[in-house]
Amino acid sequence: MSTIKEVARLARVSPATVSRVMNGEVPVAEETRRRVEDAMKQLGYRPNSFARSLASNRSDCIGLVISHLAGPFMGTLMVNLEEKLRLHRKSLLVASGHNELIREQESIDFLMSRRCDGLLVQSDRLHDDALVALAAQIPLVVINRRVPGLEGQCSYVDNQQGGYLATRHLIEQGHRHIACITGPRWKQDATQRLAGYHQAMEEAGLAVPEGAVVEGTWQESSGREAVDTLRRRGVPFTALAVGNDDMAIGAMLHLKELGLSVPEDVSLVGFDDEVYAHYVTPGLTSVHVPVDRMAQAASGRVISLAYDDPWQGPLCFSTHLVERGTVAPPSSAHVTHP
Amino acid sequence: MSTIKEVARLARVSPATVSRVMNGEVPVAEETRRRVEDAMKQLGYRPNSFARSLASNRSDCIGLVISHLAGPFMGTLMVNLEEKLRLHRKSLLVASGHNELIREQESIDFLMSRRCDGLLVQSDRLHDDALVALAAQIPLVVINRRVPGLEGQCSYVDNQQGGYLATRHLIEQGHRHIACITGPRWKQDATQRLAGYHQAMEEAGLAVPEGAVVEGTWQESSGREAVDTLRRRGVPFTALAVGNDDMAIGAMLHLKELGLSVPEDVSLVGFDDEVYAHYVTPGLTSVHVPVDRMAQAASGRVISLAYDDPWQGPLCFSTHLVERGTVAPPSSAHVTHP
DNA sequence: GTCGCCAATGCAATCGATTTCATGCTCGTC
DNA sequence: GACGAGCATGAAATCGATTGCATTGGCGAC
Repeated sequence: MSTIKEVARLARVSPATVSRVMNGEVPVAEETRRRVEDAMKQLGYRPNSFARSLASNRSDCIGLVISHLAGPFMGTLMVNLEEKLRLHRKSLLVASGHNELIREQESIDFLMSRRCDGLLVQSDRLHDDALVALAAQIPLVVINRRVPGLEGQCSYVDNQQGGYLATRHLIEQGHRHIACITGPRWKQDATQRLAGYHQAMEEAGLAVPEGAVVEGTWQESSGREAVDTLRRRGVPFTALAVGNDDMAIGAMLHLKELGLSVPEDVSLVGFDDEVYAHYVTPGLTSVHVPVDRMAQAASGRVISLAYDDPWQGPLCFSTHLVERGTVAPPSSAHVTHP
Repeated sequence: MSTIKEVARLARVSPATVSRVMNGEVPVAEETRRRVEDAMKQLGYRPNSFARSLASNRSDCIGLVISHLAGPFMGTLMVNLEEKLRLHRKSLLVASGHNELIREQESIDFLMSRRCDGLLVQSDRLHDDALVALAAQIPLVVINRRVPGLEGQCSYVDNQQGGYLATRHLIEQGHRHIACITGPRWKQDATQRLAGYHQAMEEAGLAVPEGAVVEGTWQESSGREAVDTLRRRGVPFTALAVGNDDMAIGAMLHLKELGLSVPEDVSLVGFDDEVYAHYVTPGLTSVHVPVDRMAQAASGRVISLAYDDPWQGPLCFSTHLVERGTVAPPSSAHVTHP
């Protein structure tokens, strides 16, 4: 593998000039530039990224910490992050939190010791304070979460608006008894989706009866259980606003097992608009989350922070409803109760 | 940020000794080691990874090229890769091929110029030759593909065995007219799954009629279309062995739309055992692919190659069948034909 | 013709580690 | 008591780029 010196010798210039040709900031005579470029090509020269980083104190790497790499969205998220970063010739260094706080912290440490130029963090477990502190040390963008004090460095989806949309849709179809299955309360997106539900109910002058909100785990099985819980509690409902698609599908399958039909007896709206939302019959009506745009914004923003590029554009994105087949007007005859 | 020299001064030793303490290969007196470690702690010292890499000519990074980051399995794949690599204190540098040959090549170039210590490549588009050539330049492990001449550096699943398993299961249930929907023929896993189908059919002495094999795109929609194609061709079938779950689900939903029921009229086996395989009703019987073990093996192997660690263990993994509800004995009255 | 300026380029220090070789010290042996 | 072996440590070269400063040469102004 050839070095900058060999290129310099072949092009009959100094290494400094070769460096200037590569980095292109400083003017170089046309003739010289050509000679250097020829020499580089001829030798198949590849700059040594270690030496470059050492001297320039930049790594051209952006670190990504993800709470769980196999989670929903992560594919879409990574595709879009990677694409944008590579456009800027930056590499993506990935570390997973494996769903544990301590491993998320380790991951951040790990990426910091690699001296990434910037960090993208998607985490539910880390404290707001920890993120604010981190942002003081390194260009940071938080993904899918809004951290007070870090406005402008958080790229996220307006989950409350999504919850509102889902619930309002049910109300518009005539439902009055709408229960809600949420994700874990300690997750911001879960509580915000729930807030949207409350907002829509309140706006419509509908009371949310005691026990009409059930906390799930995001998983399909907890959707099933939530249905049982609601029935056990004796909460009447003709519709369910559900925090994500997996739980919605779980609820839906379980309702069928109980002899209730969707949407005739119970209407259902999911959240996330996963690819498999239409695999159930009827297809699941769901709230679409623009993960791609959120990811693009996040990567754009982290680049702007890390390399003082200019930046403009939104960091908060709104959702929209995708109607399929799980919502219909209530047939009053079928108000469900235990 | 403090440097090795500052640590050395504080501990009253030379930088060389600090280096030796860090790397631990060379013996250092107990008392000295303690002083150095105290100094490191006191200064919050973090070795500069650029300088380290420059001097040692190692990056402690493993590159990962993935044909499409949002593809099925990629989540599971990455979780397992990342976990194993981090255990060895290696970083994972990710680049996507975005489903195009040229961008896969670019990705490899990109990671090579970052001087990764090793490369993990999951690609359908790259030629065998290109991979063999690449392996001569850098420690390489190929994921989910068997490359002649690179035995021992390919971690993959026995797709033929999986195809065989699926088809034999249908045969054992009494089916004689089994059609097949495959993935794109230029993908190795697709053709191998198909080979398994042929193997099982032949073994059972069943002929595969002209037109009973339809090529799809892996996508749900192509499963639907394949069903139409089969009917148009007039191929009789009581069962379908399908190349992946998405197409299987597409076929299944479409069969229902056509008024046929699964499994009474048509039995169905998918492949991949995706999480959502049981979201359809009845749940899809499918062939489970041990992606986790394949990923662990791949990362173990690449580490062994890059850092000459010893290595042993299998690189080829077999599948198993997960029975749900889409297979039943054929009801001869319902042999499907156009 | 000389001076000064500017553009282009070279020189050499620097980044922060690793690693080879040399050195000093201790200890056991004869 | 001298010598050699062996261990712990230090000095200094090295990895391959970047970059501040010095130098050169060409050219226009006076």
